[in-house]
Amino acid sequence: MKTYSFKKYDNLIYKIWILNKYFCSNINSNKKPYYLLLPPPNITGDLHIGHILNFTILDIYARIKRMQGYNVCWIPGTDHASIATEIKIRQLLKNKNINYISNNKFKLICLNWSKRYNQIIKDQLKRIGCSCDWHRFKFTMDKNHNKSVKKIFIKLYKKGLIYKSKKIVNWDVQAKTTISDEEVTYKKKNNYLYYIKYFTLDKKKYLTIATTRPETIFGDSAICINPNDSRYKEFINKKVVVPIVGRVIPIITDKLVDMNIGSGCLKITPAHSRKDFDIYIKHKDKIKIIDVFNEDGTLNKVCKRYKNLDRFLFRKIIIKKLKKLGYIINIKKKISNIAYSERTSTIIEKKISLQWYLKMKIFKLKALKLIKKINILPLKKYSVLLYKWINILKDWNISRQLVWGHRIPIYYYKNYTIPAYSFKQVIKILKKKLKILNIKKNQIHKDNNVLDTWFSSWILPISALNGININNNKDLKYYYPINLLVTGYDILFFWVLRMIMFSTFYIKKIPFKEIYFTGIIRDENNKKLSKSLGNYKNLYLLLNKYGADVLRVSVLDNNHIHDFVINDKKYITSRNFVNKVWNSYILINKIYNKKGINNKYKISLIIIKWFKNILNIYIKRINLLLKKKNIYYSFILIKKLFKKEFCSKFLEYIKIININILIKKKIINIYNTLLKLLHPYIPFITEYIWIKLKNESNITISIWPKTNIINNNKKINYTFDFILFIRKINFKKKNNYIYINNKYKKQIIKNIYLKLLYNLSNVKKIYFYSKLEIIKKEYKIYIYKRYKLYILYRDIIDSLDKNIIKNKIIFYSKYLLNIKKKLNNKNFLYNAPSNIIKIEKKKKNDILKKILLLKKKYLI
RNA sequence: GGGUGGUUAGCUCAGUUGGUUUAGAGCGUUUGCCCUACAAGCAAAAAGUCACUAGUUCGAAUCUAGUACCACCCA
Repeated sequence: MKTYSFKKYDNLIYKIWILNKYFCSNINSNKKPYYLLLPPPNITGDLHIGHILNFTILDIYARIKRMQGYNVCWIPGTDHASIATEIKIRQLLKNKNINYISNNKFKLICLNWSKRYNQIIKDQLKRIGCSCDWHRFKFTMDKNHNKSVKKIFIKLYKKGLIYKSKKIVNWDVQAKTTISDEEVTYKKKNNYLYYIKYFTLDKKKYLTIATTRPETIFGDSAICINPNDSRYKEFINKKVVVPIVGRVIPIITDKLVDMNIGSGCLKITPAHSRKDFDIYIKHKDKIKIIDVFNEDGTLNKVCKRYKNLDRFLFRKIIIKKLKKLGYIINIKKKISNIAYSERTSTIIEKKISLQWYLKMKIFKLKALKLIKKINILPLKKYSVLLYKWINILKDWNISRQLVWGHRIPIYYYKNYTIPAYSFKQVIKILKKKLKILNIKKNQIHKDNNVLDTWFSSWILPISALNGININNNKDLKYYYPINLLVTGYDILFFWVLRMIMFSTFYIKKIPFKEIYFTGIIRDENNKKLSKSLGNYKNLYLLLNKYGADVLRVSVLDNNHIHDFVINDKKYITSRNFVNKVWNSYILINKIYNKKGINNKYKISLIIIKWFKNILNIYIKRINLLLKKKNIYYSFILIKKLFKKEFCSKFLEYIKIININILIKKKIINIYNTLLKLLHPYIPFITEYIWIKLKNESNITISIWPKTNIINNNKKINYTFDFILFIRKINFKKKNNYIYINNKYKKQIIKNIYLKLLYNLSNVKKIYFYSKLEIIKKEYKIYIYKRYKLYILYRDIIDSLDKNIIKNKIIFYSKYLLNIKKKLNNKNFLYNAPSNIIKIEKKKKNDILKKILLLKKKYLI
């Protein structure tokens, strides 16, 4: 068969691994632990190619470390993704015309959804070959995890670190919940700045207010000017009337107002702007807070006859009306940044709202103390970013007005606020601690909010080992912390930073020793692959078309330090590579089944020695790169080793030689070493070949190759050099002759394996001549070392165009000029190291020769 | 508005403390090969003022500054 049929075998191979429990990890004090955590994908949908990158890198390390004898424990899991999932499911219901649904029913739908997608994601992870310990699978809405979340909340609440407060929040009018600052994206849009007159009580004078948000006019509760603004001094402490609304509001002063923006007069709507709210805090006695919007972004009853109108529709109406009544002085175009919800893509409303907050100060301090211990890779900028983020952290709004998620474990009874795990516990607390006896059950209310998703995922490194429910348990002691975390930089703030804060706060340990940030895979329009955009191909489709190994190669074959684009071309070249691996097996198999011959195996031994030497050099370099977490280059190197060295040279050489059983074994050994090197990157095909070759057990638990230095054979190198030289001669046909002076015969026979030369180049035979007269005009001369090779003109293609030659001459002449400049510079000769000067001199000579040759050619 | 990264062959990108790289790879193009592992292959060729300008240096694709364009992140 010409291709590896992944459809047939991938599944089977994974089953073998699972049946043998290779990926299961238990405490074993004889082995060093290697703890990995799969960044839990959201259950909002299938995985896509963007996930594959991180998971493949993790899998590579899991497999290598396993092969190096570590006790690898890779815990997989999924995230319930509170808001993302809720929005997704509500949208689906809406599409089915279901507009109202009870919370309990909705929860049930989410639960079923999560079951379904947990299954799909698990299956997909297995299909791409992730060597996770499936017994330890964690879903962030599992009972155990929920218990851990509650425990942490209650603990922090009792410590006084969690509080409830009214602040300005980002309000998503579609999802009807707050969202964090990090879930807000800004887009530059054309906008208008409206200049509106606000008259004084006597209607004689007016102030001009510039605003981009006239629809909040019902919420106006003051006008604010900068105290240093001389234009409006006479207005200070006076009052104006809000047009149309008719409300009388004070004019106040505050330095927060920028004199250069608009007219310098700011209308204050403290319920709908963070800046206005900050001003309100300072002038509480003079200003009221007036909220004008409903939860869905329509106007509320404050706006009287306009209530339930959409906010942007009302903007049009109010502008029309203000124009009609002559209140509008000017309308200017302005490009402004509009805040959008990353989740629903609707325009964010700033809104005052009562929410739960977590005090971050202590977390910051603890994190900053220990963060230095974490090795942050591969770019320096990420550690700079981490520090920066930590420092600007504000108190964390942890409550969300959603149904799907971890409910806040707070209960209310009359004036009491009670943190508790359950209803039963509340009653217990009321009875025992507070001595309240006649409790009516319907008087106890549970807090309506759920927790921000990240409040559940920031404890994951510890709770995945069940280290929160059981304090300081054995697993935690043995495995913790995570050895290597691999994740995209896009969740640096959301997840990575918070895990560090939690772990350093809770158990005074860093959560991971090393973190490796990858770039993000983008589509051809430079957009991040995301479930909401739907700009990616279905993973099952790709898996069925190409197989797991090919997909893994496709994502690995990019410098993933930065963002990169993946397209169909990549899949095809990757497929070609995997196919090459497969075909190497077929050839090896053929060689193995060939009848062995006893004589003449000296040359094969030399080739094997030569290749082993190359192999060792590569292994050394690969191991170094892997240690440095330089995954991309390690893969490039392995690819090069396999394709250029092993297939193009070693196999080409070995297949034309007669070999005996001893050599066969050596070849298989070499091949096995190569398979081992390839295995972490392309696990399925290598395992299949390993089994096919009747190796013991499985490659997954074989031992990672070690290096040992072998002395090289000079003759073989000489031969290969010579072959490479010959190959560069552009012969017309296959069988050609080369003529060399007889006086070099002995040397050539001594230094070069002619049989190899004949087989690997287009040369059929070298003739040694003794008389010079056979050399005439019809021969072209090539010079290799000190030998002159004569080849008949009629046998070669001299394709060089005169123009090309001319260009080359120009190019090299320029180059020569530069070198001459250098060599004529006394300072250079004085300062530069002697070896550099030697090289420059050699360069000069080489280029001179080249130019001469080219000039000769040009004249012909 | 602030920050970060990028600009190298037709395309996608490497280029690791400035000189051992006479600027590389893959894809594409052109040429020659179906020699039974692989045409999803093999061998070779052509193709680049390293965005621009100045500076540092004996020496710059590499370091510094500025400019232009592109991208991303943040307010």
